Amino acid sequence: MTAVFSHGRLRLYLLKLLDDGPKHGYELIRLLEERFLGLYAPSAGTIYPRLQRLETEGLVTHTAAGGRKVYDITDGGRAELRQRAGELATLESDISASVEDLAALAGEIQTEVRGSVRDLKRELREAARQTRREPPPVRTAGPAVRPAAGESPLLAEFDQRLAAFTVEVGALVRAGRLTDVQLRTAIRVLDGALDGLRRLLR
DNA sequence: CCACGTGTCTTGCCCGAAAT
DNA sequence: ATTTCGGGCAAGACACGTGG
Repeated sequence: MTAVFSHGRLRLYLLKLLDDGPKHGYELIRLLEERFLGLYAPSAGTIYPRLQRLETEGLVTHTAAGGRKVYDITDGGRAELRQRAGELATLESDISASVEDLAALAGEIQTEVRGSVRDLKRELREAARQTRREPPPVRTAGPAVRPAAGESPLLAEFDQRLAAFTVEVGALVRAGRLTDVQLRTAIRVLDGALDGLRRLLR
């Protein structure tokens, strides 16, 4: 997996966040998640070792408050921030760019999913029209299947389920709960399912 | 001497699981 | 919710050998 932050940049960004005010570890995780619009959130196993390291280097200090460690930047930490101000500015613009890229990718996938669902609905409507034009062949045995009058309730159910699924996927994408690999896999599975349905409807 | 390639070591990002 | 632990992985740093 490619690291979101390259060498030494996470610690720089943590110093920047702490320069805005004292924060505990979990709060820093949430702030990073917000900064990346929910598309990336470092795990606790990433943040706490970094904070410990910064503390042993004297760049941050902590005070225990209510069962949690509240970290604050030291003068040494501020000195490093000043020293690396240029690098921090580059980092900020890099983060903005990558957030835009990730958001665009999520949007594309959402559009793609919506498009596939729209195609399926159109094909289902077309299939329903065909069914109404061409009554089913007379069966020689078994009960006769009577076509539903007007809009088929089954079609409505299809419609409802597909719409619900679109909403579900959209929510997961916005919450950053789906990885790129998962989304691409989902799209492939959806394409396969659509192909299967098309064959069934022919 | 210098440029280049290669191998090894170090550093840092990152995660999941488990404990508190 | 918060912290710790153990480990994988990639990039950077460095030393060393080789050929021109």
